[in-house]
Amino acid sequence: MPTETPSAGTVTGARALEHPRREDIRLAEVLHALADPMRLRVVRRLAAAHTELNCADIELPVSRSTCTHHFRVLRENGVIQQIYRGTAKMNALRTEDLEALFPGLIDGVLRAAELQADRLGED
Amino acid sequence: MPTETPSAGTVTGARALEHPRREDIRLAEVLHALADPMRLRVVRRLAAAHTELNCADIELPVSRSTCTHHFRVLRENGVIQQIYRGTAKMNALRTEDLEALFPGLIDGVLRAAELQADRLGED
DNA sequence: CTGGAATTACGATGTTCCTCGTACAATGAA
DNA sequence: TTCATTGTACGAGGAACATCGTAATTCCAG
Repeated sequence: MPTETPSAGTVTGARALEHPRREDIRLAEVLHALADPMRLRVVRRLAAAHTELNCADIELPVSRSTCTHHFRVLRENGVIQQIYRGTAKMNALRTEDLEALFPGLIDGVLRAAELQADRLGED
Repeated sequence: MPTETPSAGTVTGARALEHPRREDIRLAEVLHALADPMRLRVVRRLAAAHTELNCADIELPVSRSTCTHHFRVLRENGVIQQIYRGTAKMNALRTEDLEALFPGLIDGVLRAAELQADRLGED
């Protein structure tokens, strides 16, 4: 645990955001990442947007630290990709990777989410 | 908590196995039920069998009580239906309900599981 | 009625998860 | 450099989960 101040050479700003490689993504972990209403909402927003979204663009009724947590779960399980853009951190679905690994899966989940939302009158 | 001996009229053998009604099944809960390797295996076996299966027919590398636990999670989240057949308890996918609620979802998950199994050389 | 086979219930344990609040770090603008 | 914005790290509390072993329940067959 490096409690010491980072050495001058360390570019702490560019923290390495660890993403699993495509071949390391596991179905059970993807499903687990999707099996939470908050995270499902995030994924739906990202899918609807068709672009990267700032964390702040996706309003969640939870605290910011909780928000960070959910985004991390999505990233660590291979569902989204996160990159820094200046002061913000942009999020995007890993559509290509997921489609290559599990064709149709994400679309199926998204469609199911839409249907349920319609049925329950929620968002 | 009825610790007393069941009255004569109570047919304890036919314990009411509680299943959620179709309209109470939630996507996030279904995904959660599927987001476990053991349970995913159960669902794949049931889907491949096209019939009811005894718990004992689905071999899992865990203890019997753990097995019971997983089957219960699947049932309580609306993925399978369980009924007693004499001394055994039969399990079947709730294909109709799931297809009505989330068309294509289960198939998508099953296909994804197949692909991953092929890719990883596992079962 | 007694035994055997199948499964559950119960209790325990250790782990993971969701949530929060507070303090800190990094970037861009004034 | 200072400030505002944005997001992270850390620690903690409470709930849920996965797993087990043992005891109890239920049904069918002698």
